[in-house]
Amino acid sequence: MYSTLSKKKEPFRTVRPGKVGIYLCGPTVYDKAHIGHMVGPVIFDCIKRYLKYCGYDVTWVVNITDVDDKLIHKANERGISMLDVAEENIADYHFNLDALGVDSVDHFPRATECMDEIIAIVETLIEQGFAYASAGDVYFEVSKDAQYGKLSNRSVTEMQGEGGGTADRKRGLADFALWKSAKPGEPAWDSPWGQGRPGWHIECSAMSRKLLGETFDIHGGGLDLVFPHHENEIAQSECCHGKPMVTYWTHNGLLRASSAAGKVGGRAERDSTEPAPGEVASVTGEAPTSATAEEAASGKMSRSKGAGGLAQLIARQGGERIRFFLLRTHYRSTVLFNEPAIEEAGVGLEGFYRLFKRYTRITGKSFYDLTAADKRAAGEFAPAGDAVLTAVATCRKKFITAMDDDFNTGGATGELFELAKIINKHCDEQKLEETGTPAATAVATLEKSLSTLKEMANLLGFFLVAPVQSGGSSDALLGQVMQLVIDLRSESRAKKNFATADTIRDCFGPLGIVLEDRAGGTEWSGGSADTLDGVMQLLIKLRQAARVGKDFVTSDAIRDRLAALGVTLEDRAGGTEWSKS
RNA sequence: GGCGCCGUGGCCAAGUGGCUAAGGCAACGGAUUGCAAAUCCGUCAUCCCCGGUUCGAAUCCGGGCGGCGCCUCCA
Repeated sequence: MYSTLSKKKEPFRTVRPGKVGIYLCGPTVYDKAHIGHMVGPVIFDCIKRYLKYCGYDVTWVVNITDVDDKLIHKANERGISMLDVAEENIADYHFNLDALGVDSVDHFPRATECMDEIIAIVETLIEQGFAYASAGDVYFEVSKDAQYGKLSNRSVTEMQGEGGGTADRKRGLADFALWKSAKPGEPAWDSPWGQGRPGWHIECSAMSRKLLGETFDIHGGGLDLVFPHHENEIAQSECCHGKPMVTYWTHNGLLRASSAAGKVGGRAERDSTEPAPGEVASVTGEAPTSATAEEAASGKMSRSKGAGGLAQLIARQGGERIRFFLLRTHYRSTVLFNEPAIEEAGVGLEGFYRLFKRYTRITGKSFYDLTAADKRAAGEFAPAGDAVLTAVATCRKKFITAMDDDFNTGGATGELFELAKIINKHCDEQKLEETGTPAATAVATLEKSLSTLKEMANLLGFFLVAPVQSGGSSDALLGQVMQLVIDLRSESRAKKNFATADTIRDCFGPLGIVLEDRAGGTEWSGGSADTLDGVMQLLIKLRQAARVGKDFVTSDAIRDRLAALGVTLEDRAGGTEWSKS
């Protein structure tokens, strides 16, 4: 496991045997989350899953900063309370985490709930001479901490800033606030130094101690938090406790807009005035979709990243695609964010969904109901000379090796694809779909292989629940498909092929659809949630009838027109299936 | 200016001293299909440049060139 403190990978060892404490810096909830806020949660969700798989008892804490200057400003701006601003954005944050499959966080402590702990640490730091009160504020005196700068590799003299607006209250310009006195009307808490609120850095020292202890295993956050936030946390906690705060400081890479310098949500993005024309198209080599193209090409993608944008992105792409997009690469590397890249990731994912359907066709069972080993040792198995299972076991081993190497989810993902190919090949070679009753041993191999795939996918948090059929577009699709059926019927009638025309109408009865032939054309009404599939089945039946009658013009027309609507048909031994792209 | 990171095929990306440089997307050829789709098989890179260390480097060192982050709120 890599540590920012030592700048190298170190063997994994825990503070307490068998237990792991993880603290991840969460959001300051003054506004909606953007996709950059999801990188840490997604990777740490994987880390927790993997450590549990390896047998550790893991406690994962993600803090919520719900008191801060930005929150106060936002509340004043909107004329509501700071608490209301926080609640609203916390709800948004949780919605986003859920959508991306991040469900393993144990505690979401809020700064406002930890005032006693915060004040206690500040008091201790003052007693020990590391901090001083000044005009109602309390500052940490950086020069008193000989270790200050060890995380970000800076010396105090290098960091002499201008001290900000409170420079006149500080002994040293690099000193930072532990406690800030309240201005009239601002949210405030009682303290030995008067009414005020905590500084940003101290809350993390307090919350981590409260939930994980004075020394814990892993502390994470974005690379942009190394300085000053984490540097200051170390200073506070280690001076207060006289012992190391964290064994592994873990920092994820930042998301970058594909066509603009600067991280997503960062300063460069806001300041960017020079567009980079044509850049986005060169990233993927394909024409991006309208809205994203404009935003990316102009260098500002705020709508697709900022307020509400993440929820919309999730609505368009689905959480699993976004998660997959984020985990395809190593967590410490910079990721270029653009929507076509997420779509591309989704194409890869669909291969897995098709494999799961294939499994269902063969066995009548669902991949999502398969049981998989949830412990590393339990997943070990002997291939017993079976060539397929031998390949599966090799894949699993490579996957684990990748995860063991600083949680290399990118490398591990490759093995997932490799495994899918092995399984598809097995299905092909054993003709599991063609034969009515496939050999039991071949099916057993299939199930074992898929169970192993599931074991691996679980660690990355993929395929936990079946993807939901697109609900919003289905109504529009139904209308289009119905028009197609009606056209077909009209053609049949025109050709005096009344048998087909009547078949169509007769089949609509059970679906609750009524057809009415009027002067201006045929109208339809009725239908329910299951209608679309019923209509599709009818179309499939009509196409089959045309094929049997060698009427390939009609059968191909049906398929092509459905393709134009984004519906693909797949002919298989057991019948034809349809799916919406 | 200080402290760091990165540069692998058309695109994304793993690999950080040693078998034929994973995997995905795209493309092309083949098997399969009435034609398709799906699936499988195959084709497609010597790793930004220069120099050095080494029996041996994409991987280590030095120097270039190019991109990026932090130093101020930030996942």
